[in-house]
Amino acid sequence: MLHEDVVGRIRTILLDGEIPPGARIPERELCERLGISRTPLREALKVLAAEGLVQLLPHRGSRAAKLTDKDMRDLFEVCQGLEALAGELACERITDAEIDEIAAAHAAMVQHYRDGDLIQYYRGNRAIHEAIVNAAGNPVLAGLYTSVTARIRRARYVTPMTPQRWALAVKEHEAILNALQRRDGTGLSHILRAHLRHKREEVLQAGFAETEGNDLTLRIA
Amino acid sequence: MLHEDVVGRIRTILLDGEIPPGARIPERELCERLGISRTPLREALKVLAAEGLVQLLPHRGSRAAKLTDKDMRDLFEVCQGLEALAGELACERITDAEIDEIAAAHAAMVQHYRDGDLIQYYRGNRAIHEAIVNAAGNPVLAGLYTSVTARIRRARYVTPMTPQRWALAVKEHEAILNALQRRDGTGLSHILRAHLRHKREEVLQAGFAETEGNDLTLRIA
DNA sequence: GCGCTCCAATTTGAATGCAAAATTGTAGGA
DNA sequence: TCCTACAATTTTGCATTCAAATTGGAGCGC
Repeated sequence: MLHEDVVGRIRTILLDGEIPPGARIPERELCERLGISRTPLREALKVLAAEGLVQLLPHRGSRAAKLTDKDMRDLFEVCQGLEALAGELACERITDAEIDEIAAAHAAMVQHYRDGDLIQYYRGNRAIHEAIVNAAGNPVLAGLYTSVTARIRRARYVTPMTPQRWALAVKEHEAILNALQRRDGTGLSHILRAHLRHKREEVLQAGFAETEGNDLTLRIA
Repeated sequence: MLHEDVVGRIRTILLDGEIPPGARIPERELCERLGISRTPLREALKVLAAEGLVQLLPHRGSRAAKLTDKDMRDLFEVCQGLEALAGELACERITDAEIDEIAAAHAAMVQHYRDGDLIQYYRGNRAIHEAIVNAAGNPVLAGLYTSVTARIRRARYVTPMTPQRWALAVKEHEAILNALQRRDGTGLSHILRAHLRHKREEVLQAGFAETEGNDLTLRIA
């Protein structure tokens, strides 16, 4: 197994909440499970610690990072900035074909909205945001975006929505697609920021910080 | 020696160009020099690889990352976005005392400009940019900024300047301080972007990508 | 009965050793 | 003379081993 794979598998375990935020990461157990020894596992944990997904306590082991309200706010704030930048750049560089793909993804997402399928809606939603970021044609930006969104994914894509908020989100996505089709970078950037600001408010108002005993996965249902 | 120290020391070695971009990183040699064994060194290298400072080639060792023109452009682009965001947030959150500190740093920097001391000018310049980012009160943002700027530091703060460009940069910094004092977030964000865009143009026009045999350190003089 | 101290056991962090892969140097042939 | 194939050497990546630090608990004193 390659080093990057080890990092990826542990990342998945953490993002799935299999090891809940704040919980100790059992080195020996993970080693057995992944079929590797402690050396490569520890290398991966250090990398994930640098990413902010793991917290390292000297001589006391590693824990899955737990996000406070402040952390969540900070991450959303940065995410807004990154998406806004991506939106501007995307409008300059995106191809017509890519716009069409995003339009198709948007239509599919709206259908999931009409079906009331939140899970599929979120999946499509995420794909659109990622497509915009990728259309910016800046791998550095895309990398940071991936890293930042990974940390808030559970809060962002697991929050239940009220009908009003959901309707607003869909409306905002109409505007996003529209700005993209008009290649209105400034406009897109503003809409994306508002869109994310609303999302952040939802998440924070719902008290979705990863505090003790707040199992996000349960709330999907 | 603590893990983080190992990472920091290697980072310094790389940023100082002691191991030039593209060069192989001699594991054994570095181990002796730092007085550690290969295990912690390799852990540090993996972290630095995740940061983008080191390139890891499976079964072929690690090299100091070499930036192409495209990499440089991408990094500057992201840096612009981060500073613009930081500027906006800073205007909302900065204290009067912090503004005074930045004003003092600005005055000192202008004096270095008058003295024609580029090294000291760059040092003060960097301190101001960092102070603005810190005033944003967002550790996540500050962390990303540190990581991104580290990668372009050599190009950003080693480029020689023409008198015209230098004068323009100082003028822009006047505007930056002014916007900050007026707490004009939007204005500051625009100035910062323009300021960095100009810097990026300087760097790229000077052909400062880290291509073969382009020893940036020599150009300080 | 409660709390402190000291010791054992577990766990972390680092060094060493070993197998696999890549690089290099060399010899043989065209 | 140059290219190719092969072997020796070096280097990487990982497992194991060892020392140091922490945690938990038993025993002792208050």
